[in-house]
Amino acid sequence: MPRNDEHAIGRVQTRATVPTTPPTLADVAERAGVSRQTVSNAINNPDLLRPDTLTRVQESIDALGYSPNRAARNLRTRASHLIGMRIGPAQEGTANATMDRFVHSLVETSREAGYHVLLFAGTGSATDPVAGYDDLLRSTAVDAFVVTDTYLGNPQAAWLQERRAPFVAFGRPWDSLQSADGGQARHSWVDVDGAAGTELATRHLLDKGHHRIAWIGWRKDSRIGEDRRSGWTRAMHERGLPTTGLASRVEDTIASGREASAHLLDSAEPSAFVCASDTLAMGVLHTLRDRRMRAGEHVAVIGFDDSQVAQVVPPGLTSVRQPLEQVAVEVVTALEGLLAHPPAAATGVMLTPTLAVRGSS
Amino acid sequence: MPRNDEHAIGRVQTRATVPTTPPTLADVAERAGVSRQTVSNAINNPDLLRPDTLTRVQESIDALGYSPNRAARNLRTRASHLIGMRIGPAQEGTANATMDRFVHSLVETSREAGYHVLLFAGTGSATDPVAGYDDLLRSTAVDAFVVTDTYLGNPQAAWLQERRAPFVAFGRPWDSLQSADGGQARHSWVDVDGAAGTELATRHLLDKGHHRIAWIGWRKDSRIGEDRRSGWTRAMHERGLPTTGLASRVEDTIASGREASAHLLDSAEPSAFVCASDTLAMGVLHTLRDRRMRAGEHVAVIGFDDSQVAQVVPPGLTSVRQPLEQVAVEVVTALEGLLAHPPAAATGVMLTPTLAVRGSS
DNA sequence: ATGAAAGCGCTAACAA
DNA sequence: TTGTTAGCGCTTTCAT
Repeated sequence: MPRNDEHAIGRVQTRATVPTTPPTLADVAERAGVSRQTVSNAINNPDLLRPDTLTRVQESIDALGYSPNRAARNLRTRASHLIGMRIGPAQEGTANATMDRFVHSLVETSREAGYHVLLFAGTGSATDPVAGYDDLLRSTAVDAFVVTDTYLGNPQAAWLQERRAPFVAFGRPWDSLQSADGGQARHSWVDVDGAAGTELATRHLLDKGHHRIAWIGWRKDSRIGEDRRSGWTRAMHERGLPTTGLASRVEDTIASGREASAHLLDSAEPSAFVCASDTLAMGVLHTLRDRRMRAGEHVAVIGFDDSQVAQVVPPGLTSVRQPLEQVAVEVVTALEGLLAHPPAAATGVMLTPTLAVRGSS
Repeated sequence: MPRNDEHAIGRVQTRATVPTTPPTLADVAERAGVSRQTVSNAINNPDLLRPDTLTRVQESIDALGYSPNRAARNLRTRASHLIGMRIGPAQEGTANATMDRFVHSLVETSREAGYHVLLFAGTGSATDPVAGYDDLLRSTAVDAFVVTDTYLGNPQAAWLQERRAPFVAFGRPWDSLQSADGGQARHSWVDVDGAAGTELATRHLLDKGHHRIAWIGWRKDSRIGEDRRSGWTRAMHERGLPTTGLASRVEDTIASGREASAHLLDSAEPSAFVCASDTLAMGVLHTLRDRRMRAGEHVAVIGFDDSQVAQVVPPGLTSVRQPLEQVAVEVVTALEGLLAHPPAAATGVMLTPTLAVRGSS
């Protein structure tokens, strides 16, 4: 057993606090006077051991500060306990921070399920949008992916599905995917009901006595944008109020929100705005400032995402808040299902947002 | 060779697009008619192969879509090519998003160096602050750490150093660490010169004609806070201006910034504020709004961090911007040094922030 | 320039 | 209940 020799040395080094290779299963086994397999069982199937053996092994594990080598375990079990998530460059100049908040939640939730989160970058969207995924998948570096950027035409979901790669999407499958395999090959997803959010926001304004409530949203090709818009329409029509002339569809930038709100203010004299994003809502605040009007007094404004910006800007921006902590929990639950033996069926979960009411409304 | 049998099956499955185990080195070797070792060399030491052999192997690799199994490689090379970084819960109600922006940069920079970023959570600060690190270290799950929360009394750095764990700190070692080993055992770090940033901010205001410039910073026990404050003091004294009665040291919250600015406005009538954070600066904006004063017209305000909040709030908050992309580059460079054979000496890099000038000044 | 042998540290089968 | 054997897929000697 050459291992034993190395061993003795290893332990001496430890005592001398010199950097050394960490203890292995064999070290623990030898110290406890059992076989390596027994130590393995002590860790993975403690029920199989006799209580006193377990105690003895435990003691050795603690004494040596043993922790199973991840690489070896991964190799053997064909699992990495890593969840891959692609993260794009930070969007400066906007109020979009949903992904960051989600990452935080995901990391914490994953830990409880025994997973870590591996972040990777796209190679710059210039090239193939699937870059990064492919490599991690083929090298079996991650067990599954969390796909977040479903808001684009995102080919990731389709691509991953085709490869039979385990993944959960944050964002419902809007299009082709559903029918691809006769509605059967659906993947798991978790999403937040955007329409319910804007409906909540609009009703809140209606209850405050507003009648002319304008909408500033994204361009028509955005499914999410149209969804959010429908909540506003629904709430307005529900009270028999017209929406014509009160809506604007623009890009998701401060400047666009600013212009759109200026136009609407001139053309339709709304007393309130519901926006598809906090970014657009901030554009409205810019316009109000330009005109020396005060949000929450002259005109009410509601954003979407409850970003930090909404939380700290005076006088506080009322905003639709996505329950990201819950989303993370559902995502991890779905992931555990996918990775179970046998894998659970794909699930779709829709969560309802809340309204964070602040000074702007 | 049972492997070969599995093989044939493996390839058939591939053709039928049934989920199968990915190809291995052996598969590529067989297809190319060479030994496994040659394939390994083709990947890791292409120079050793004869050009035509290399081409043949390459062709097989491409055809099979082969990518080396990470676990196996990690086990063999005792390296994971993973960088661990602990991420705390998102700080809601503040404008602090430095860490998020940094994570983005780090992920992208790491990729270029062949590393991925593994995110992990503290088990809730209630318990030991070193939680998470220990486990990842002993299980050899990561090659190195990036430690970011140096702003507290952070025991992480000392702890990691004691364990001889490779890590780079974002944040200079403020205290004990330097002298611990006779100044010798210093770890690598990268930091941004906060004092230079506030000095830049203060000078900018002085140049605009302001004389009574107030400071709102953090409590005295914050080294970073005192450092940033010193930039303000320096710039003021440089022009022979007094600072007494113009400073306030509070907690890093909107409410504190709001109160502090209200008091200062009453007691010292400053015409401008320099703040230790965007959060505090937003507090000032709240006070201005309360008093129907306009930032950038009646009173100038400058924050620190160039958060999204600063970028989108009307009329734009002038703010000191940390060059996080550069920080990430330096961190990764230091990391590569640490992980090289032989490891390079620990380095300290200080970067200079810039001033993002907006409507508030 | 290429191949053969060994082993990284672990766990799944099976044997005792 | 515990131990033995084998091998996950790769790379590092060392031969050839």
